[in-house]
Amino acid sequence: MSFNEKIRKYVLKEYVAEPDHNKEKFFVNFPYPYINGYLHIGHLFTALKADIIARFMRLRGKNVLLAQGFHATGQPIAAAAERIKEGEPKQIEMLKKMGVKEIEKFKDAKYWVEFFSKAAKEDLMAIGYSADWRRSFITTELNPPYDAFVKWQYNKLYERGFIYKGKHPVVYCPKCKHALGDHDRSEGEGIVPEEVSLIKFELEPKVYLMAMTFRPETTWGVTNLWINKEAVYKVYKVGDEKWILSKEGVESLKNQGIKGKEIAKIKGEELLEKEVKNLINGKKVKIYHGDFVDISKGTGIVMSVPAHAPYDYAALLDLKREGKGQEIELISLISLQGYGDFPAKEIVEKAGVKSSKEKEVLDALTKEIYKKEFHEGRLKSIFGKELEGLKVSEAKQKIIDILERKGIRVKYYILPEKVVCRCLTPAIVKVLEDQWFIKYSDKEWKNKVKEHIKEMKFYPENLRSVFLDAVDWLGDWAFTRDRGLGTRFPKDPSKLIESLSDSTIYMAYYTIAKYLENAEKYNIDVKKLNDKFFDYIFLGKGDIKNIALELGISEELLKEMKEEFEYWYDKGFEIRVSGKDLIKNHLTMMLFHHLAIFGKEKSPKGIAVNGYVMVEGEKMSKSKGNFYTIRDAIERFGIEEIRALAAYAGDVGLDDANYELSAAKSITQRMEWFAKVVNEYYKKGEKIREIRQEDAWALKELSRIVFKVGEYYENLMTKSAFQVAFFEIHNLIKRYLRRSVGRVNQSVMDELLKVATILISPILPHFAEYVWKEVMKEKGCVDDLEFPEYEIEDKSEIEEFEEYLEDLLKDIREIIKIVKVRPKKITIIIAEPWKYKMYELIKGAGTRNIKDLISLMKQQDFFKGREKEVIGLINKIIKLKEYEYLSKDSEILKLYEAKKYIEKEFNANLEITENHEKSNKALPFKPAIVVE
RNA sequence: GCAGGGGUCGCCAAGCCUGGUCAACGGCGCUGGCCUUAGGAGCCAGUCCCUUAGUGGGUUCGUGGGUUCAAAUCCCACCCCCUGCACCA
Repeated sequence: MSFNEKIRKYVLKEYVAEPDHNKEKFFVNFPYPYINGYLHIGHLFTALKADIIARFMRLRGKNVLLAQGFHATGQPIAAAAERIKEGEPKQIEMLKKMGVKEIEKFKDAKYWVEFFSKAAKEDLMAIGYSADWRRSFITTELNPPYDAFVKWQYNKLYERGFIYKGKHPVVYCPKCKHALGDHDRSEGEGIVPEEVSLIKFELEPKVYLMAMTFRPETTWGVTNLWINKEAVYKVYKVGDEKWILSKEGVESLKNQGIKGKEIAKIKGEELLEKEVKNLINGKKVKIYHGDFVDISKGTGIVMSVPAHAPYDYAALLDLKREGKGQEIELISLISLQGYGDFPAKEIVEKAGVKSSKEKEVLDALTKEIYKKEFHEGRLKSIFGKELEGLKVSEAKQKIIDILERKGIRVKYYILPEKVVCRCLTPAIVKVLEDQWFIKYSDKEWKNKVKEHIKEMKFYPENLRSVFLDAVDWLGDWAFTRDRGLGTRFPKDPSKLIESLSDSTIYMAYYTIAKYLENAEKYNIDVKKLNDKFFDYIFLGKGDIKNIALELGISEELLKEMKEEFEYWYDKGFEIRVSGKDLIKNHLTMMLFHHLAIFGKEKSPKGIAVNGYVMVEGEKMSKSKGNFYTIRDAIERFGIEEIRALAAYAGDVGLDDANYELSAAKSITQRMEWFAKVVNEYYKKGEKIREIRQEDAWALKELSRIVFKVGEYYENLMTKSAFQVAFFEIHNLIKRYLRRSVGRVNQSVMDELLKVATILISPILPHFAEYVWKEVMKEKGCVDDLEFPEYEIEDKSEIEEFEEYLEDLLKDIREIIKIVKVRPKKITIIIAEPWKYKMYELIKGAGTRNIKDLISLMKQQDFFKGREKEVIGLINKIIKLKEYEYLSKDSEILKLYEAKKYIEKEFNANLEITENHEKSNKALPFKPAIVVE
């Protein structure tokens, strides 16, 4: 049986969490993973942060609640099931690769959820995730009590005025008739609708040409309009106004919810050289043809601002060449350092562009000028006092407001790049009319969240400011969807609550999931669960008698549930551990919702965040071959190895973590080594009464390690904890073994081994359990022990001497290297007393100034007769290590005690002397060394 | 573009907040020695450059400046990389 199989047998106990008022509670959780496949080692990395602190806190005597649900809300599972139904080969292949049989069953989304939630639970159990599994659950309508819980939450938010209905632009497939997420697209990933402006130019009263622009500020500098004379324009009647724009433009307006009627067509030609009025300043400008006007984009009507737009200036050159547009004069709007009044003119001339047909150059110039003017340009006086001097970037919103107030501007969305649906239909922008929002923009709400953040604990601390930023940044959230799995929004049951929005306060659900997820056992009819129930449990509202009667749940049970919630959720949960990708959405939303529903008293106490997970320095991906599910990883590396690698992959924090799979082997070897040492030495050392230098030192080192490891665990710094609780402590044990030269002090060694076992148990619980029971033959579980506590003593002679000894050994090795012989005899020559006197004097002198030190030495008895030597030594002694407690006497005494050790290290005889021909080389606490 | 994070001795990676004890923890890899029939494992030592019967010197922590007696660590500028930007869980 391999070592791994041996320790794997040590199945750990079941971790049930029950309220216990004699113990302090500790509630830690990890976001429920989305279960459209097996969990992978990225999930594991974060999950183990939770498991490790849970285990640590148990050792610290806390009553720990760790529970785990699974997430099925949203589209991926529903869409995947749909694709299986359609027989899509890719999707079927994916399932096959996962080793799944009975593909047929996966036509049903429900089966996906059942199958993978079960698998996820198995995997977490296998890896030793110490959750109370009675509290596990899945989301969506598939789980009625959870469904009722989410509905309750949204009713509360609605009642409290945090929900409203509004419009929302989305990328949309006109054929499939739904919004396109990234996964629904065959082209144009990451593209979102961009808001631009349509500016009205008056042809006749109530008849307008609708020019599209990215730069509304240039409205002030329009010299003419460009249209395409070949194109056919439409007249779209909106209210009592008639808007002239391209056919495509009209289509877009319809999709964007601007209702009207197409009443006529106009050929581009017919508009040529007509005059329109610029409504911002009353100026009349003419309409001209521009070759570059692309009818398929925008409205087919473009404002001409030749002073600031390279295209417009180039087109103006074309126009003038034809003898037209002589009346046009450039209007300067923006001052830009390094340019004159007309940046576009300058840059076009400099580039040698002669015509608007030179598309590529003009595109580049446009981009350049736009960028510069937007960020550095300042508005000139033409904009009036209110705006003058502002940067364009600062003024943009104000300008939009002014234009809207005057009724000149219409909000319009475009796609900055082409987006194509999976069905190969080009996407459009659609403004959804009946979209529900959560009002995260609410100032008062934001402030409450920010106040709370100031009092929370963050792991690591620098997250606090990140969260404060996130709260400021978060805007209103469209939380309803038409497709997928989830809970229906009670106020509009045709809509589903999307996945981030149904995950905000479910940690509270864990506290009573024990009952609701085992309803038969408690005789609860989950279909009857309603808002009154949750109001009572979570908010203490309502009349318990009536509720008991209505739901058919006994008053006692209701009280018990409520108490359980109150116990675990007292002052909120202690820690939620998550990946950093959830900071700006899920975690921040979680805080908002807690403050809104439960209030400050029951809002989260702590948040821990970790970075992205890499494997062997690369992003984990199936195509790179470094993708491991938890079950693969267990098979391949072993349970404890993969736990160790996960813990060692990184500390909590924003830095990315990295699995170093190549280290797995050495972890196995270390575990085997440790088991071997325990077997050899545990309770088998020599019973030595006195505490020798090496014993005292080892114990001091041990207490230092215990302290550090405790700190690390407490702060979820699993990497650092593992390094110390595994590698460092092993090195200590190794050194102690050598240092004590065959005379191991049993009480010391037993302590070292026992503590090492306990310290590593949160990370390697199976291994610790194996060592404890099987190798040490101890009773009980490691879990039930206490995390050791030591008094931290100040530094003393003990450590100083060990440092000294290590330096000495290093120096001896150095000499041996130089001499290139195998030494038979090593002589250590201690410096003469007067040198020690010098050392003490210099140490206490409070100065390092050579002149001062020389005059100090001149006053000493020993100075006479060795003047040169003393002065020469000052420089050397200054550079020596400063020992605070070590004295010459104890140096010699302890050296004699360590004689055997040194002799063994070098396999040579050792002599310690104060009289030797080479004693001139000896320095205080840095003896001369002679090897022969 | 905006926001956040980061660039450390072959690789991974500590340290930077709270300047000195930092040539810079630790792991991996590599080299040599011990052990072993051999390999593996284990153990020990080494792993920026130079020098040495002596325990020393030099040059390093993206680049360039600055502050300081003293900087990987503080300040400024620049270069490069990664991530998020909302309907995606």
